[in-house]
Amino acid sequence: MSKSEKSRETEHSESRKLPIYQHKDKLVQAVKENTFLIVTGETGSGKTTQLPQYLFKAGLCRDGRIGVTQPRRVAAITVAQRVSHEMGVRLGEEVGYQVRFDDCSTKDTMIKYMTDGCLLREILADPSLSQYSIVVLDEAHERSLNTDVLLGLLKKTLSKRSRGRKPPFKVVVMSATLETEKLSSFYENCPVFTIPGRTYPVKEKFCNLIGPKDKDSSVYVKEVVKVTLDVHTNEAAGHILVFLTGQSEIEKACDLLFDKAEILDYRYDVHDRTVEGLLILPLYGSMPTDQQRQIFQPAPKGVRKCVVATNIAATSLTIDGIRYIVDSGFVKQLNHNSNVGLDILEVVPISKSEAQQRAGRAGRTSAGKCFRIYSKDFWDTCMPEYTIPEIQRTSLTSVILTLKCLGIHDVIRFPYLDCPEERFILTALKQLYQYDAIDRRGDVTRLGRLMVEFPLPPNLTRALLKAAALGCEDVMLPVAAMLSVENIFIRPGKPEGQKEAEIRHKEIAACAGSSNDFLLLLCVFEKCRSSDNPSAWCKEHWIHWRAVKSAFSVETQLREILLRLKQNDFPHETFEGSRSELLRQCLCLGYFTNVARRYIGKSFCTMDGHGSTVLIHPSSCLFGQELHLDWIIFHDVLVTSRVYVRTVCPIRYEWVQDLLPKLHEIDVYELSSVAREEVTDEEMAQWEKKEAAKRQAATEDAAKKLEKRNDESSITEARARYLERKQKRFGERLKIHSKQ
DNA sequence: TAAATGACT
Repeated sequence: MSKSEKSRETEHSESRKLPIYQHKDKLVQAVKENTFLIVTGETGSGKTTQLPQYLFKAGLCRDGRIGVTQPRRVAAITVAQRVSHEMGVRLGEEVGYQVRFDDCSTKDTMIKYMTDGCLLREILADPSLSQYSIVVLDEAHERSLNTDVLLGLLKKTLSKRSRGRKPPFKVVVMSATLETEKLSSFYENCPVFTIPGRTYPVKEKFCNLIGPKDKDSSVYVKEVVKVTLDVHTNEAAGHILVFLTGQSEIEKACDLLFDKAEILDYRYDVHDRTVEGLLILPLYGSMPTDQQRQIFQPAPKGVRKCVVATNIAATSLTIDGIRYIVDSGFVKQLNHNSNVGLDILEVVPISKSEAQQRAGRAGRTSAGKCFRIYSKDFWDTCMPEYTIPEIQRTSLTSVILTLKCLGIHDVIRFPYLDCPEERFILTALKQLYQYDAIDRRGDVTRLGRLMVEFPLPPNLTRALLKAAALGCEDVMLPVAAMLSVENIFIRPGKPEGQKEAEIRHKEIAACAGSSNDFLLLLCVFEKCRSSDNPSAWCKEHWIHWRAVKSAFSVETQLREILLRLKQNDFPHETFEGSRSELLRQCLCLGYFTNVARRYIGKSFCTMDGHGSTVLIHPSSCLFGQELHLDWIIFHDVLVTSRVYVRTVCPIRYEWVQDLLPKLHEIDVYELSSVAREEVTDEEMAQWEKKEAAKRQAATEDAAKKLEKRNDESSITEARARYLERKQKRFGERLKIHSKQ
């Protein structure tokens, strides 16, 4: 027996020991008998790796492959590797995977692991998924935006196919134990198949240090540190995992932990940052990858690891030997606030189900303990049962465009497992209308069909398509790519580092003329790409090389898509002017919803109908030049002590003049009736007439308001200070709004 | 006048 055969043999017997193995025949039978099936089981039951193999061996994919979706790339890749090894086939043949930038599958691949986003794109190209006989949606309890869209699409579109065609099409949804009843009733009361898990008990304890009134992060960081040290001094061997919300908090906690442990007169070793056998390790997403890898290295004998992490440790990374959890009870969450039309990143209490998930991380290899710093009262009154799914919290513009392109007219009554609020859907429709992606009847336009091809948010796609029509995509492609990766500018935690980084960033900004943040991104992209040693260049300038590298891949992908689209009928326009002017005008088409005009002092007033007052964020290269600016567009908004706009570009009023009335022209409630039903020509004509009148009124109104603002510009300093205070309060209000 | 949860096409 060869070495590889031997290891396969061991693997095989290993997989027989998995809890799922004894249910093999019944499971295959259940899939055979049902169109929809819910499979539930704890981590460690083996469902992700084994179920697709059982179905394959039972011959269920003779007429089409099995597709298994995962919310994360690494999961899709590692599971595919494992399964191909267990089956003794080469990865990329019978068993393969596909994630963005990496397709390791062929047309003969029978079991294909993929990210949920990839399957969604496949549906756009082939709505009946004709190559598939079974789709398995894994980790459905995580409720990722894409999984939720797929849940509805598979119900609506593909249940038709299963009845009309042979061989029938099947859907298996795999989820942790929560919410299985809901899933079952969503899919025509289909059966639920339960597989027992293989986890160890976790003892949960409330430390009562945080009550319902404590929501300030400076409080809970201290308490977390206290509990962690208690665990370290009182509990038996085993590593500790601490959950906090972000980089600065984690760095603060690590420093405190280190200092306090030191005061307690423990041994002290600066190099390894080890205190009496406690190895303190921060962990968050923007950390360099090699530093992240350190966390997985075994600790020296007798040393206890203490990983202080963001939610990255809740699902994405698994650390061996964790026996203790310290849970702060908070998380950072991106919430869409449709009242003000903004996405706001905020710290909120986690849900009870998320707290249980965190606790579960202590029971992977042996029995564990979870220390919750908050009280039972906090648990009862502040923490919701379940986390609100992404589809109910984020901007839906891309999702709605996708549905429209799949021919789903009534996007309000689409079968959502959890329906988003109607006004969120209407906001999305309005935005799509403003971008000319849908027309007044709510039907997708030619432009909309071009837009859906790009893996970008609609505003960037719109700007990119304009640039492409003008033949200057070389300017916009890098900008779009740089804006769709994580922040590229490094800002260290320590003040000394911050100064150094700031100086370096200003140097680059000066090269780009310090006149436009979008142009600055283009400049970084080009400088880095033409450098002999890009990674060294980035290090020298405090730029995230990892982020720029992924921007390179994104740019290449976008360029390929554009090239493909340009082979067919593609719009063509002409323009003359400088590169910077070209870039700014194209951006106006994507960002005219984010236009602001200089208001009082250094503040700006948005033109979106809310008339919010905003300031330019200090990280912008235009910070400090406000008094020379008039009209600006901005990429995003940040709410902290004030309301800031980041990534800013000055524009001329003439460029948005014709676009601005669009912001007021359409009544979302009328769109709602358009969204629901087909409209006759007569109704349409009447509506158009009403709209025209409204448009006229809105334009006049806007002109009046502008005039008034011009007058106000000359008012006194005292009033300016009053308005500044008002702006501060507006920030507070945003926070309150979004909590409701 | 200063800030960055996590994933995905």
